[in-house]
Amino acid sequence: MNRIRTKTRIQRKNTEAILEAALEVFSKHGFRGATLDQIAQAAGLSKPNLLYYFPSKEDIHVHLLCGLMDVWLDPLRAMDPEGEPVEEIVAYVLRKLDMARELPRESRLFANEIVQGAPRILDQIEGELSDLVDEKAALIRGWAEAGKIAPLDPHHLIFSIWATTQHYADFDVQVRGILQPEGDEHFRDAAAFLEQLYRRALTPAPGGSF
Amino acid sequence: MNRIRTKTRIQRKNTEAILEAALEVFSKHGFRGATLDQIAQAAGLSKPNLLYYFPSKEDIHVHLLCGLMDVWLDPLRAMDPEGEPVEEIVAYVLRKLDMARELPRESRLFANEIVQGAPRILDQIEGELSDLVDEKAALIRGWAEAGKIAPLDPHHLIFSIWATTQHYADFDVQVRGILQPEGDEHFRDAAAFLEQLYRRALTPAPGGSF
DNA sequence: TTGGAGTTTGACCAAATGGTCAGGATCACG
DNA sequence: CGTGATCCTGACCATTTGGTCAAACTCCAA
Repeated sequence: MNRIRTKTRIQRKNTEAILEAALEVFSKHGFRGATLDQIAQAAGLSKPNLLYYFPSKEDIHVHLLCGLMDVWLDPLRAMDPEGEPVEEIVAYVLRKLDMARELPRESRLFANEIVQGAPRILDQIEGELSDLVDEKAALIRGWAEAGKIAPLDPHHLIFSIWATTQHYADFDVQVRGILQPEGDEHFRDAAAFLEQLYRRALTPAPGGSF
Repeated sequence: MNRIRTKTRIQRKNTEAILEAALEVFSKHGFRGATLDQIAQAAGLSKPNLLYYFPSKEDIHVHLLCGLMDVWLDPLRAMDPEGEPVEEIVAYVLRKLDMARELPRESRLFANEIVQGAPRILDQIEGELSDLVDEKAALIRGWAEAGKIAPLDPHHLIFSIWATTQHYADFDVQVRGILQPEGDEHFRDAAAFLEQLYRRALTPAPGGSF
């Protein structure tokens, strides 16, 4: 009879379907552009039924964003202080690019939110995100000071990695409009390009860096 | 009595006010998120009066987007085949970054549109934009083949420049949430970083490139 | 099988929103 | 000044949309 924390089979199935549908719709149309009817239909539920599981449209949106933040930052967390600096950073770039290919909807969900001022997740940006970035920036700065990588501003380095990789998800239409790829082949070229870009920029000048 | 093409003083003033207001509102809330009332109020007009000048909300939006495309691509057009390759590309990066600082609303207007699939400007992306990019990509490829710059995929190089520079406009909230700048100082650091990044990546290895 | 918790729905509501319209105010020019 | 073109507005409309609710239906354990 322990009702609290117990989720029935139906509950689990439906909340999952709703979040999946909402991700699809929100990432495509933005918060304001998405409608509950669209989400309900995509989830195979009626609108009132959808609102039986989530109290409001905003609630679904916030739920998605928060749940995503963790996944989104995992690759950055995985950057290993003990690893080989250039390789660690290049690996981070490539993992981020993989995520842009495999989770473009998640990327666009964030992009939509942030372009419009991140009204619903500003706290988390100034909180945990900021902390993690500062921590990793310190790590990168250390590597630079040790001469393991070229001396580049670590914060802006991280921004550039986010920008270049997420670009392939967020600006997918533009990229495809220009490259006219059949499928996802262009991600191979993108990976090769980004690896070269960062490897060349980060590898410290051999010999006299001082 | 030549009525065609003649715009009265009032017409000019009001259409200008409307477009300015619409840029402000659309860039902040996206197409669907913006309301005619908001735009009308920001322009200091009544809603019916606004609709006296533009037949519909969509019409204003398209008008803005099209008018912007030219300005937006000017820096790329300005890349000079006769110039010093690395300097030309670095100059392009810095001009784009300046635009991100000075015209963030324009950048976000585009970002909003493209993230959501560019339903209203897909033609132009696959048309003039694509052509211009291909032209400049060929130029860059030429430079690379001549050994003037490192051999990097020119299309992806251009994408990376768009991504890294526009990031400071489109993801402004995130950047500020992390760097906590007083004003726009961080753009100086961004400029320095991007200049180093691209200079290091593009400068061909001295001596044996073959 | 039966009772209660959990689930679903049709009908409905209030607010917001894009857009219309008839008529009034204002401007520019002869 | 007068007159036609331009400009502006309040009132109004249809639709969309987030959300509610009472009633009905389903599931499952006792």
